[in-house]
Amino acid sequence: MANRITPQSEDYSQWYLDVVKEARLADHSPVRGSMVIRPNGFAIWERMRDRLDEMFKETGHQNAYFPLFIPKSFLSKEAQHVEGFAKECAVVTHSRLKAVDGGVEVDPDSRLEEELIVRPTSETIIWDAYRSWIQSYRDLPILINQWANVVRWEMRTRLFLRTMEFLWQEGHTAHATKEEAVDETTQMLEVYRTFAEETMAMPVITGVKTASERFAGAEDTYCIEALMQDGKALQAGTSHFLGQNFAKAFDVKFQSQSGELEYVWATSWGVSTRLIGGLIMTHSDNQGLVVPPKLAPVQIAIVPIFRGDEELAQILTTAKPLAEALKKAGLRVFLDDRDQYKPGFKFAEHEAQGVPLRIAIGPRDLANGQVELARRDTLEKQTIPIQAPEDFARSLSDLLDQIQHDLLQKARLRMQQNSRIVDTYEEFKTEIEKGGFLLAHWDGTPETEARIKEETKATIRCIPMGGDLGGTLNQELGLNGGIPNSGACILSGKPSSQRVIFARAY
RNA sequence: CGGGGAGUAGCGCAGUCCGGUAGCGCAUUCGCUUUGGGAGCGAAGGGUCGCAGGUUCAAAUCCUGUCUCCCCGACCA
Repeated sequence: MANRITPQSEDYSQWYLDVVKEARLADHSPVRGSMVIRPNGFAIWERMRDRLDEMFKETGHQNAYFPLFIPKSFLSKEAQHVEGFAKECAVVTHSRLKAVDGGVEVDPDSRLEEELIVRPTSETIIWDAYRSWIQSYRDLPILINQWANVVRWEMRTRLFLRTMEFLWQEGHTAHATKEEAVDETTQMLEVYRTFAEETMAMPVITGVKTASERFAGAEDTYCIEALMQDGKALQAGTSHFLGQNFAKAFDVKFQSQSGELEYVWATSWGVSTRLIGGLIMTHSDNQGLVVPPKLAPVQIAIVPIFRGDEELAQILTTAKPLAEALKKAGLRVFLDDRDQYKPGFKFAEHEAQGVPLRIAIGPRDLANGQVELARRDTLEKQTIPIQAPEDFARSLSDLLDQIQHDLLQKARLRMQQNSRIVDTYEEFKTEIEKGGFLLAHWDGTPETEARIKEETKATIRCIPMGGDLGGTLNQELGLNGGIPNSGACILSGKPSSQRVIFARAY
């Protein structure tokens, strides 16, 4: 039995690519750095999208859609913003091609008067629209989200983790007061944390980015940071407090209750298809993808084992009512009666694709009044007696909940075991090689941060605010309502009010 | 942009040094046998060898140019 997936221990990067390929999540496309998201991958994204969309609506947001193209001049209106994105923009310069002996070339006569930028993010085009939407405090807040694709001309790419074009959502809100905008920023951060943990079973640390890691144009960038199996950190979502920067750049003012003209306060927040990369590197193993039940396109695969049509028909008399009852109970089921593949092939395929539960039913089982039940996350198999389909549905539904819960616990434990306190720079340099989150004191200066990055490739992932790293660490960081301990910077020895989280990151 | 690797059947590759009928494995199609962990045998289909020039009786192979992808760094969700 040839395993087509490179073991994690041999080459984690290759393992990742193999899982993406074997689970048929995505392919490389002919264009460098962009990918084809295949039905298996897109089905996971759809489930993520649906749940997030629900959460956005629950918090009062509406969806809208803004254009793909942004006039070049818009990008330059916010100084920090243009500086951050200028180097990675796709630019549309011409509007047509013309045929030349057997091929086509860009028609030089079609040059655009003002070049168009393919959106790397939509703050500018949206704030241009908001100017005409907002006159009075009564027009606020504006709470809008859009589902879109964006393009960032990246140097190096990896499927899902960094592609030149990616799918995401971007929320853009406008508020009358600073306080309200800050509340919105942290509220959406909390939405992301909840989604990551409850739906993806991916534990995260919430926190604030340092100035050098901040979104271009933001006053503060909040983030959720996850820890992957190989010890590298992944920024999984960001929520920005934009202050009045974009309102000033696009001249968006409103008349307050007292009649004054004031600039509007803004936030933006987003998560992308990168989350799928995070999902893979949180749960999966050498057999392939592991998907938490809430996101699994197929939650239960039923594999009949049979010789010939007659035996298949006999097994289907048990398998079909079971599949129907499971579907009726709201579970996503695939009755895999394909006859061109042997059971072993199907087992391997469902495992590679991360189907959480598998039920195998053969003549031997029917004779004994049982079925074989296999859990994808633990790879455990057990035989269980055949029950009434409705009872089956109930117990399998419970088991799926259990798996969802166990995956989060397992991932949280891993994050906790790979998070540790370091107090000296020597120790830091040794420990960073082992991966994980390092909790260290920092003097708050960009110079120290830059030097540590240069010497160790570690960045400050965030100044932590929330999350669960376990008793001692929680206490040290003041997570969950406590007060963080102060100390001295590992590099400069200067005073530090609290530890920050360092890691090497994707 | 610097360093490395690679473009030959849907996928993975050999052949290139030393020019001479375009091959192998997997996949696909058909038939028979199979079916409790990636089935076996037999047959069949599928290629302008990344592209453009050049040398030659003859180019996947030699020469020149060019494009693209992947991996490692600098940049980043």
